[in-house]
Amino acid sequence: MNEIIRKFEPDIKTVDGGVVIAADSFFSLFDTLECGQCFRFYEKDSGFEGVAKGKSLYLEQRAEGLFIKNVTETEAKNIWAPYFGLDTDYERIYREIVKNERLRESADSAKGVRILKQDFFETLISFIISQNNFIPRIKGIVFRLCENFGERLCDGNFAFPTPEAIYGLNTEDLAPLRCGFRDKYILSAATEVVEGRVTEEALNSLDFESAKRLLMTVKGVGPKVAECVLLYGCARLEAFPVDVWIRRVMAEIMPEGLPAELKPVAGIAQQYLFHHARNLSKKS
DNA sequence: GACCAGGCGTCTT
DNA sequence: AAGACGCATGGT
Repeated sequence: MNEIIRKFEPDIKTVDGGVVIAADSFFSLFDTLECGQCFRFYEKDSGFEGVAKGKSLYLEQRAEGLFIKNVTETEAKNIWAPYFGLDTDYERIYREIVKNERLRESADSAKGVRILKQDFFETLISFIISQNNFIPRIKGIVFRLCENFGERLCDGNFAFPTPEAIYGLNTEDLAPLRCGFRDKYILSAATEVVEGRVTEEALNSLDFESAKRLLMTVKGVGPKVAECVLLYGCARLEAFPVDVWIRRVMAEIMPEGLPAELKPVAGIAQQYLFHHARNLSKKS
C-alpha cells in the first residue's frame, strides 16, 4: 500500500559470540542510540551496552552491519531486526525526503538514524519523564526507576519495570527517582495501562488522531509526549513531535511546514531535523 | 491567556 | 563560582 515504507528481511549471520544483522550506510548505531529517542544505552568498549525488551544487550557497529552479542539468528530476525529498524528500507525513505531540497542538509547529517520500535510501556513512561527535561537527567531517572522496580537480570542490569510493578505505588515510593513533579504522572500511566483503558492493542486499532487523543487521557501526556510515544513505541512513523530544536530549525529552513507527501514518514524527517538542529547547537 | 510547579543540566555572567 | 534559564504539562 504505502510505497515509501518498504519492509524486507535483512541478511543475518552467526559470527563469533553473536550475530550480525546486515545494514547499509543508512544505519549508524551511534546516531540511532544518541539521538534522544532511547535512554537505556551507554557507550562501552567499542560499542554500546543497554537493556531492551528485558534483555541485556551488547552492540557494535561493524562494516557488514549490526553486531549483537549472545543472541540467536531467530531472535535477531524476529525481535532485533524490527527493533532497530533494520527490516525497513531507509534509503528509499531518504530519497523521498531529499526530494525536498530544504531537507537535504538535515537528512545528510542524520541519515544513519533509525527509529527504534521500543516497548510501548517503556516508551510511555520514558517520555513522560522526558517532559521539561534533558537527556542526561532523563537517563538518570530511568536508570533509578529500573534499579528500584525492574527485574534484576543475571548480569546485574535491570529490566524496565512492568506496569504491574508500578501499579499501586504512591509518590513516596517514587521519591528515590528524584523525578520532580512527574511522579504522579508515572503512577497515572501505570494505572491506565493496568486497568486496561490505554493499551498498545487499543492504540494499534485506532487511527492516528484517535490514538493520540487516547494517549492524552493519561495525566502527564500532552501532544508532544503523545507523538513521541506513537513514534518510538508504536511504530507510527507519521508522528511528528515538535520540540524547541525542531521549532527553531523548521522556522529557519521550512516555515511552510512539511510537504504533504512526506506525512507517512514525518517522524523520520523530524528525526533528521532534530539531529541537524542539535549538531548546529553543539558547534556554536 | 498568564503563571507557577521540582529539579537539574547548561548556559551566562 | 554563582546565578539565570529552560524544558512539557497540568492546575490555578
